[in-house]
Amino acid sequence: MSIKVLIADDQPIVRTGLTMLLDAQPDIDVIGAAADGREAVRLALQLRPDVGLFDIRMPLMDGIEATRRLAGPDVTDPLPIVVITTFDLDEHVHGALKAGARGFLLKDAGPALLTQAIHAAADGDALIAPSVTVRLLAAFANAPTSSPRQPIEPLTAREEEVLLPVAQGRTNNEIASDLYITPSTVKAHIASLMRKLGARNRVEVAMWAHETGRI
Amino acid sequence: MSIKVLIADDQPIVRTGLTMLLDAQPDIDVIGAAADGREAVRLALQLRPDVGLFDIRMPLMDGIEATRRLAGPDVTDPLPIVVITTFDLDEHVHGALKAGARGFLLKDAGPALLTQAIHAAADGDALIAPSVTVRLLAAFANAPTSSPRQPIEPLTAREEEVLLPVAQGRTNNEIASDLYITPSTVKAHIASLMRKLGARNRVEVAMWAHETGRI
DNA sequence: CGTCCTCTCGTACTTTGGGCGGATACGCCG
DNA sequence: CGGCGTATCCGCCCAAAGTACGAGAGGACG
Repeated sequence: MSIKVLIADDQPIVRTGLTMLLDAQPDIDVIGAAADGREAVRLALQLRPDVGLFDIRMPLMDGIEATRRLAGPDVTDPLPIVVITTFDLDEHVHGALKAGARGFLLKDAGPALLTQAIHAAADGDALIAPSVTVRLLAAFANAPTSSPRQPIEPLTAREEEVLLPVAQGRTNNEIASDLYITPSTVKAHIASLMRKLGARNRVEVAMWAHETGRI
Repeated sequence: MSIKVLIADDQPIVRTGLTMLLDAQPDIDVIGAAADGREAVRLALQLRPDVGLFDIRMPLMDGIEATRRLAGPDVTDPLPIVVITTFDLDEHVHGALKAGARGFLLKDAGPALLTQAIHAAADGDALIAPSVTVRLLAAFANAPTSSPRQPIEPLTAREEEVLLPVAQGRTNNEIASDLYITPSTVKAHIASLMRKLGARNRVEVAMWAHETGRI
């Protein structure tokens, strides 16, 4: 059972190249090729491929919008789509991934990476070009790491317990009821939290909880 | 110029297997193998490999801690490290990537993916196993997309102006001074915000601002 | 056993926040 | 022009949050 692939790219040469490259694989079958985004969506619904391989820059409708229509958050039975582009602009990456893409490749990717991305998408997985991944990781690692301010002293277990409801906007009385303690005690814990975090009020405590990924 | 690789895994069989598999590649050279995390760090500093290929589960020091020491945020001249594990637990992924890993593979990965990950790491890029990537993407796509609640009514210009300082933990008096209005007016705007956003207090307003990416 | 820390609670006070009503000004429309 | 809606502004009043003490029960540890 080979994987049925639909290609979408406005350049005929790229379409031919991708088709030949993928058809050379024993278990990949290119069943269609679209020249713009609208045709891609139409063919996808008509031909029911297993995987879509879409360029971003296309006339009428770009690949990201096409991806959103075929794999977006509100689509039932989404089509796994690998987005491929010449320029690895961050906005493209961001847009494609939020549109529901299950892969992101650059056109300088070799045949091996391309076929692996197709296979991954067909298996319900996802593969992203290494040069793009490294930037995603930087964002991933920096965001939580770039919290210059850490608590001077470590938080106690109870303080952690109080931190969450505070960050969710619950009042002291509500928190007290939830934890079976008096509001006085809740205040004491929050005062302790504010001291340790250098916060001036509960909103700053809530922000800290958000920035450090505890919420 | 072949890529010098340092392997770290506590199981001798895995070490042998990885070594043979990688040495079979024309441009990859395994120059060392460690059986635990401490030895991995020591050998890395001594042998100066181009890429590290570390298992997570190891005695004395796990692969994530070793990665942190060799590629963490405060390390100068970090070593590109590919982390490899049998279990793709989310906490492992999270920990490894925050520790600065430039790759994350599962042990069921084929030789092609393995060598590509090594190459990517050596080139300053990063490659993540497709089955792991898909979960990262889910988090990536869901987080901003999962803002189901939008303001019933659009916010006025003044309300937007008040929203930001509120989400930064500033008090009504401070906001009033900044905007050259009285605290009463700030309260009125915030009351309007809370009504539109369905928030019960300013903390929920602040959370909304965060979740919708306005902060 | 004494010490340290956490968690708990109280009391009294000040500051901040939120609810309610009302005023002014501006633009839109018949 | 006169009415209408709304954004912006404000003051008053009470509730909630935060501050500043003090203090007892219990666990961990040397």
